[in-house]
Amino acid sequence: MSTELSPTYSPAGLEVGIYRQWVEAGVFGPRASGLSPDARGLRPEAFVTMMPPPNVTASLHMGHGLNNTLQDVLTRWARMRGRPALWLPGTDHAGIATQNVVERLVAKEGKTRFDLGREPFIARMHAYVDVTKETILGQLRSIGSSADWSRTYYTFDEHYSKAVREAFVRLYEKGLIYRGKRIINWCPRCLTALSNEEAEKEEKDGKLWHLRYPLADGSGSLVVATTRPETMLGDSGVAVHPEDARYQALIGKMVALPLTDRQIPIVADEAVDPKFGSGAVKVTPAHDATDFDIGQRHDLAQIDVMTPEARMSETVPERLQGLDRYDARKKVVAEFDALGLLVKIEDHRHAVGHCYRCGTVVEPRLSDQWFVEMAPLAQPALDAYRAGAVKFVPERWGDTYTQWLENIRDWCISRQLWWGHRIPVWYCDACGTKQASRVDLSTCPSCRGPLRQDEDVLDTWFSSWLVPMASLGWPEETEDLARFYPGTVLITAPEILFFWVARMIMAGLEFRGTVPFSTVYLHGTVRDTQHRKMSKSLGNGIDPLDVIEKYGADALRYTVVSGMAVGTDLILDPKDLEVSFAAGRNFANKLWNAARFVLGNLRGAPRPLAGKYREVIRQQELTLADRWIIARCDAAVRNAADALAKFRLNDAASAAYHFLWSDFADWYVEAIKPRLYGDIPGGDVARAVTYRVFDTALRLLHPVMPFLTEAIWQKLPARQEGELLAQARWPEPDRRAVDAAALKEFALVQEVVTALRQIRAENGVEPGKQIDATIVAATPAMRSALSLEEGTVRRLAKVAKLTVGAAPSGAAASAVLTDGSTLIVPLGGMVDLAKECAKLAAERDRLAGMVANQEKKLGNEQFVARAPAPVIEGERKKLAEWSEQVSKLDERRKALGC
RNA sequence: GGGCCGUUAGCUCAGUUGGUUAGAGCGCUACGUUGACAUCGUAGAGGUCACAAGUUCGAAUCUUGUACGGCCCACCA
Repeated sequence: MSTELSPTYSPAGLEVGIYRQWVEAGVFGPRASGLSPDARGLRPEAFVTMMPPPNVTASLHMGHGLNNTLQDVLTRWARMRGRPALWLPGTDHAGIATQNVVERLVAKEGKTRFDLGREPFIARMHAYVDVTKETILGQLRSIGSSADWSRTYYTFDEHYSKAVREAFVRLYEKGLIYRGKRIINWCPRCLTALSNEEAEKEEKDGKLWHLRYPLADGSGSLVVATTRPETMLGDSGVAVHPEDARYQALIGKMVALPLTDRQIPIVADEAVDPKFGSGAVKVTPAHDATDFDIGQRHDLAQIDVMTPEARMSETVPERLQGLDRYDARKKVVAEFDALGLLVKIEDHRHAVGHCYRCGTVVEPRLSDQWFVEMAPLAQPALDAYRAGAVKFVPERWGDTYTQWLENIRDWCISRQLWWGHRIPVWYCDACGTKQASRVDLSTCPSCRGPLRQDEDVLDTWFSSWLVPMASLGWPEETEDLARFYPGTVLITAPEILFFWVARMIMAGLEFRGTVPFSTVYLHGTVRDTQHRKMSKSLGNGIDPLDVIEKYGADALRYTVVSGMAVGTDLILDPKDLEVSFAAGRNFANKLWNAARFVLGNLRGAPRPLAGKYREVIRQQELTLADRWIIARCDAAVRNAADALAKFRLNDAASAAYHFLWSDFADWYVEAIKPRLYGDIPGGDVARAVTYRVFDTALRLLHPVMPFLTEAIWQKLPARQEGELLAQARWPEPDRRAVDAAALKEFALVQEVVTALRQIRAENGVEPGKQIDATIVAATPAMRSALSLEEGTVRRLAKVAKLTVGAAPSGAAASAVLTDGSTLIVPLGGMVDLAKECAKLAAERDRLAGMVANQEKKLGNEQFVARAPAPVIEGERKKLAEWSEQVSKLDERRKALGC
């Protein structure tokens, strides 16, 4: 390993090498970190988080990038604090999504899955997935994910399948899984049933067709309204509200259903809203959930008018058979029109369900499916939340969670797919028994006849809801399960709150008797500048791999973390990666260069330095700048830890950023250069302090920018062979580092330097020109600051002679400082007296305004009587400070003859 | 239809229990090749905190309403 950093920061090669080091050193497993028990003999509690498993065929997108970065930051933080940290990665076999992918491949060969047959098709899927699975996992590594890959789970591997069967059989035996004929959401493209959650409701502009249905006895007609006219072919009744005066006489009469030769009854049902449309509803029990219920109550026929592909079936008149549902819609409407039965067409906005995998409009359809009865599972999940066993960050998601659980409906878990866990139920055609089983069955236990397994597979989410348990070995009582269940925090996107999070909580409570994690951190969504979700179809995505290649994973991570405040979305511009990721890249580059400087100056430092650096607090030889940077560093440590504990990762990143860039690089490094160069004494102390705070800052920043900090940290002097930052300790706050006086005095140094620079800029002083400066009426703090850091002030502001004392006469530029002292820079003819006077006057007026405001505030009896004492005290101080400045400005103006 | 969230500088956003002159990054302007860094440095411009009313000694912050944007849920066909 070379001892130097390359002159330019190039993340590409560096990151790969660093990642290899971590893997080889086994950093990612849940080590006890060698941390000794605390005073009470307790070992640190394990930190466990489960990765939301990406789909096996997924390729990395910004959503993964965001989600995994956040998980990695928290995992690395926990690890560095000495907690056994386990981040459990995995992949999801993703039923419909994956089957769709492979079906498309097969389609390119001009075939369908049915041409191949079930077994060969599944074999082909396995082969395909074996390859893609590694792709996504490898991509997750490239962003630096420190997950424990040795424990990677796959929701379709052998062990996991056992867990799925166990869960199914247990619920089945408990009577919570049943098979029934219900209206479900059917995707005519994927040819499967979907759960309610998988049918995404989307508001769309549609039409409302008003159709006239003649009475069978010819005594009149009534009008019904529908958004799906083609379903009228399956109507088996018309419903009106029982109290609707308009229809009292019609209840019980028959309607001659147009386009068919059927007669259907008019029934009275409470479900009808008399205020909507005509108040009469066509009832299609096989194609609408409400109609299904009405049909049940009135014993109406269930006529499914469509094929699985949503074409009109043989149940409809021959001329319409085989038509696609939308063609049939047009035709039906046309026929009604031709018959004079089309009353009107209205614009109508309503929600339509779409398949969440292919976007096809789902068809509500009567179908025989498997369901989980959810109410008994939902109640404990509600109770646990209300008892505080699980909390959400941000909290408001708790309401959403509650609302969903309170209105939960049974979960349709069977899918008419081939890719998935086959439903572990066997039927005996001979004796008619059916049985759920944990192991495959071949002969009927009662009649010894041959058995037939259910053809359907389970909803993918029926396997993913077991992640927190199954990934640790459940249903076996493994060591991992005992040690790491329940987990600590789940970090995911709110989109899958119902699909996954709520169901995991239910499963945890049902199968293990406890919630699977105590905190759920729901982060925002990655969107483009128009606030649209990034997606492949919109083409507004950002490829994280592209960003990593251009700017490095650290830059990506920094941008993502610093842009992700709790409860907000992350907006990035896909059209301008430069704008989106510049901050991260610039910071990485800045840190790299600061490190080159630091390392260059620490190199060859005496050995004892490394030991000494820990103790360089409150030593006689410390300069004001030293004390200041130590105190600032300590403050950054406190801020970052506070922020991380509250999931405010952006604040933690910003604490490290500002410390490193503003405090350390801009001020401290500049302040100590003469000492480092040997121009003045104190070099060793400066090096020791630099070592201390730089080391600390690298630790602070490591969870956010792990590669870069690791690479730099390893080059610090006196590092042991094989020592890794990823395993180093997170910095602890140090009471000895707190130094209010140093903070105050160095701030004065900064103020003087800034004021001098400002005067130079305003008066057009050439950059290289040395000037003189005097501070008049310096406060004790100012005197102290100047005497301690005179050299710093002079060097940073290019001041030849810096004096404290009486005002020099003659034309000069000046500034009144916050402590009430006046900075005077004699510039002779360079000063435009009129301009200077105007500047001082403007400044005076501004301050005088503030003073007046302050006097008014303090003169207000109500304020003095009601505001808390510290606030009043603070306001008095401000008043005094500003008044002082005003009078100093007046003096100055008088002196200049303004 | 119900619920939730947002509206702060040209852009993307912080601003945690109401209490300095409302901050950051990017962008912009001027100047600058000072022995880590031009992916940089220095200085600067830029905001009636969406609007209205209210509570309060005091409101970006709390309340109500309005407008606009977004999200989630929903069996008015």
